[in-house]
Amino acid sequence: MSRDLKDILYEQVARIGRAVSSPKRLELLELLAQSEKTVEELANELSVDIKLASAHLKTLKSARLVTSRRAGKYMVYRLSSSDVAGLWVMLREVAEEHLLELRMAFGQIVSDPEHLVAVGRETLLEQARRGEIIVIDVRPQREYNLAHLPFARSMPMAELERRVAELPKNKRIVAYCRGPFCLMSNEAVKILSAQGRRVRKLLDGVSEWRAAGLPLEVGTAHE
Amino acid sequence: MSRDLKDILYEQVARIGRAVSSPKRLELLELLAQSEKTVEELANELSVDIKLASAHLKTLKSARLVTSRRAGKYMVYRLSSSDVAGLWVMLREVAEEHLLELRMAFGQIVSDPEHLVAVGRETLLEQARRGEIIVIDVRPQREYNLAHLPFARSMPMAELERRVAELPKNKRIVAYCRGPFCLMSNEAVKILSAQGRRVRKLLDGVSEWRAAGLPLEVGTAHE
DNA sequence: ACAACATTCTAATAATCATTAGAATGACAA
DNA sequence: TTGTCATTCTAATGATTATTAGAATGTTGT
Repeated sequence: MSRDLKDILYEQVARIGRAVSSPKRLELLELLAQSEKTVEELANELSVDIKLASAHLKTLKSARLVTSRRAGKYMVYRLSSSDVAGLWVMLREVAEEHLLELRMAFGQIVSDPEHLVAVGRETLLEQARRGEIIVIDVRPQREYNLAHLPFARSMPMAELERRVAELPKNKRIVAYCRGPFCLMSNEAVKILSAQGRRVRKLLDGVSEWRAAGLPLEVGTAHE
Repeated sequence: MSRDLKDILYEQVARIGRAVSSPKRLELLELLAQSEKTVEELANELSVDIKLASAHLKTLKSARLVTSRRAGKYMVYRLSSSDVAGLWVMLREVAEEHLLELRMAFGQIVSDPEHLVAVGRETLLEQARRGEIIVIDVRPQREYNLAHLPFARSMPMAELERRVAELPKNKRIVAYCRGPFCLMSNEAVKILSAQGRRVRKLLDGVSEWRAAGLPLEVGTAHE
């Protein structure tokens, strides 16, 4: 019953699936969910050749998941809309839910549960509002400016060690970065712990926060 | 910075992406979202060889999106959890949102907007509750029994023409089936319109309804 | 116009995937 | 047990995809 018509419809959706069937492309989507970036920046983050990054970006573009524009010498890529970030979050959640292998690999990579934030998102938000904890965003400043968790202050990894003194000694600290697969906040926990601070890692990034329907802040507040 | 570890994580998520990168496998997921089915049933619905259906199911199984069990001579497959149906809905929505090609093909296939339900989900639900409209589920009885829209009555395609008289002549009718890509309700609209009924197609199926956070009914009520 | 640079296009190879046919497995029924 | 049926496994084919290198494009600054 109208098989060829159906084939067309499912084939189009499969194009989206094909676009997210490569680890490199997924990593690109996660990076672009933080902020728009040039091909060079993306290639560096992925540790791949610019030519390869460009080829993957072309694939993502043909599936309309990203768009590009020229900015002088550079080519800037961005997600074509925020629901693409939502798709990435959903894929990751389904993978975590269904693939035992992922949960095991994840458990080995992410530091032991003792270093993770234990309370729920709403509780964390309330503690941050009341100033009981200090939430720091260790991503590059530019990504922070575009969107960050409420009450979070920017403290990029590159500056962290130099600026530790800015953080009140008696307060508990929560560090977050680009999401569960991003390891910058692990590094931050290591550095701050070594200085005797009480610090934990939050797995969420802004995409996860947004997907959960929670509010975000923009701009350079809380500096 | 720990590139190989990252590669492992993204590779696992990409397995899910690879599983949903084939039109046949997406169609399988949509069918299984309605109810568990045997390999034979699935192959018939897809109009493909059993061997091919089996191979695709194996791929889905290795990504842990479906599980199988033996029931006598038959092998019965089902989604490993309902969030897999949610993933299918999300993929389709992203595809509709981003792929102009899909929207165009879709526009040609789905009957003109005049035959579509124009009101929102909550409004429709309210109209059904008050009995102002009759909602009919034209999927096979078994799929209806497992989950259906509130106040919907089962009226499988195979029996529709024979049972038209059961439907009150003066009420507006809304027909739905497995979702936007399923064409059974189009056929129902054609048949009922020819009999002079005022009937429209609802694009949603139970997966879309569930993804929207709306309630469903189970069992054989409203018969 | 020219040189320097970022990015894309083209072409080529190796790797992976879809599809099909034939053999093998496991359950049922005589 | 034997035959039948549904399904999976194995092997083989052709069709895509990932990746790399080299040439080509477009932009900036001189």
